[in-house]
Amino acid sequence: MKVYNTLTRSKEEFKPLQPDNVRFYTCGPTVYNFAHIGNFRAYVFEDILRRTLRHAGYNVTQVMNLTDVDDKTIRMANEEKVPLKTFTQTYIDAFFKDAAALNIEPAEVYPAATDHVPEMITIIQSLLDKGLAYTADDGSVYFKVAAWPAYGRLARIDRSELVSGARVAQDEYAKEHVGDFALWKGWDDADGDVFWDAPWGRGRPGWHIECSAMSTKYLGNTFDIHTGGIDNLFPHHENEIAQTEGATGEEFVRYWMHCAHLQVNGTKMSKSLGNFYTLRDLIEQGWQGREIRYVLIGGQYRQPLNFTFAALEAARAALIRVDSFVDRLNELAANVVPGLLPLWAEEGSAAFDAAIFDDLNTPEALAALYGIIAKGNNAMQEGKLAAPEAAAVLDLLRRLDKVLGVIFFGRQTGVDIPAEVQQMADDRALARQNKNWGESDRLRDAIAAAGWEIRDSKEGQKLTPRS
RNA sequence: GGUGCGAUGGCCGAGUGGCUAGGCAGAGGUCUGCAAAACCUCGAACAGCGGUUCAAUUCCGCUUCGCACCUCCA
Repeated sequence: MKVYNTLTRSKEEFKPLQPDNVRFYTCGPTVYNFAHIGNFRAYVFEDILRRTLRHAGYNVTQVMNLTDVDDKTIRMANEEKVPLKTFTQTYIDAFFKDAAALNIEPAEVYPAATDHVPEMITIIQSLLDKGLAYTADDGSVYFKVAAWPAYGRLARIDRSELVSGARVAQDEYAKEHVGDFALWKGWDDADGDVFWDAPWGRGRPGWHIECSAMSTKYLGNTFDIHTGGIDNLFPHHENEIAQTEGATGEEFVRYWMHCAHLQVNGTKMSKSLGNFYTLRDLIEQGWQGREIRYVLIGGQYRQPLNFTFAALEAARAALIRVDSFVDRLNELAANVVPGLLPLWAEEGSAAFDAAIFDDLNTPEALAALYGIIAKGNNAMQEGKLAAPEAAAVLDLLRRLDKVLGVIFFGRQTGVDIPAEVQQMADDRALARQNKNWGESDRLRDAIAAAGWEIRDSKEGQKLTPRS
């Protein structure tokens, strides 16, 4: 398996530190709002990574943090006059619901920042002890970038150029250098009752420190992979490395992986442009989670992805075709014991693995899936697919979908058809026997109105729910 | 201003120094009472301008456009 490592800016063979268990940390949501589809691109990418590692035979230990204390959460909780925990819980719940809708597998641990302040204090104290951090007049603690020569290695940023950073508010901070960043923020009035007591004073953690504390706590001082959106590359991940390696004296992360941003109609998603979508917006519009997931995996994770409604339509049509193939296989395979895979399916499986193990090339992997579908349909058309082979292909699809997570397998004919729909279908069969085509077409429309699709085939009528 | 990424057929999106994915949409055909599905066939692209090369969509340079980061946005 190869992955692109931001640290080296190249694709590398992936080798975990422990041969049978991959430990990785994925930057999770800041819970001050409903996550939008751009956020979910990152989480779906991380899910594909997780599933691919398992596909490769590894056990995984994934940690995803929940950032439940920061400037925004505090400000908005205060505005709504509710305790911080109450405020963030709404969005934590929403996040898990949305993630489930996208068929994102749960991580092993979801640590919340507010539950790990003592661990953060330990790291900060260690940095203070080593002279890598200092306290400021306002009670804040800053990391001293000048004392850490390796700073900038990940983002390839020259410290000396930070001075001219566009967004630096020169006099806003009580720090020695603009490049220095907050490990701890001294308490002020706006924080209200959100504070913790540390040896150097009352306050709250800086943004980056939580990831250092929680990743090392659950994964060890050195672990395999750390992921996030490309925007986290700097300063977040750069700072994480500095403060973590500064405190532990050990290598922090071996592979850094970053996913590119999602665009909407070719431009940045923003509320003012009216192209800002949360997952629930799309679901309310009638789109399925898996259709959205399909669009998100339709591009390689390191490339910018253009999200459009035309792409959602295409996803829907494509998935219906995949489902139809599964239905056909199900009918043919019935309850037969799986036999050997046909050669074309073996080849498709190999092509799939080659693609997904090449830095998670999901578009190529999907192409391999469509290769299998085309060949399989062709074989069935020709009557050349035996039942045990069909069952074997079905098993293969299940394996591939363990990675992709977009195929419906449960949609079999004859399952859970409402009585009135079945009645209409029976009436239609009768009408067809009598060649009463007008009645037949009328009933087909009525069945469609009830949410089902009826198709005529050699074996008779087939009912499928309209997805 | 600095740094980095990108521009592929109607749309979405892989990939490659010569053989050049895939999906959706479209066209024709088979099947069907009609339809749907499926199958067969088809057309269509590598932003622009230079350069390197026997050969460039692929490598290099420039231009244009888009995106990202440059202290808290995945």
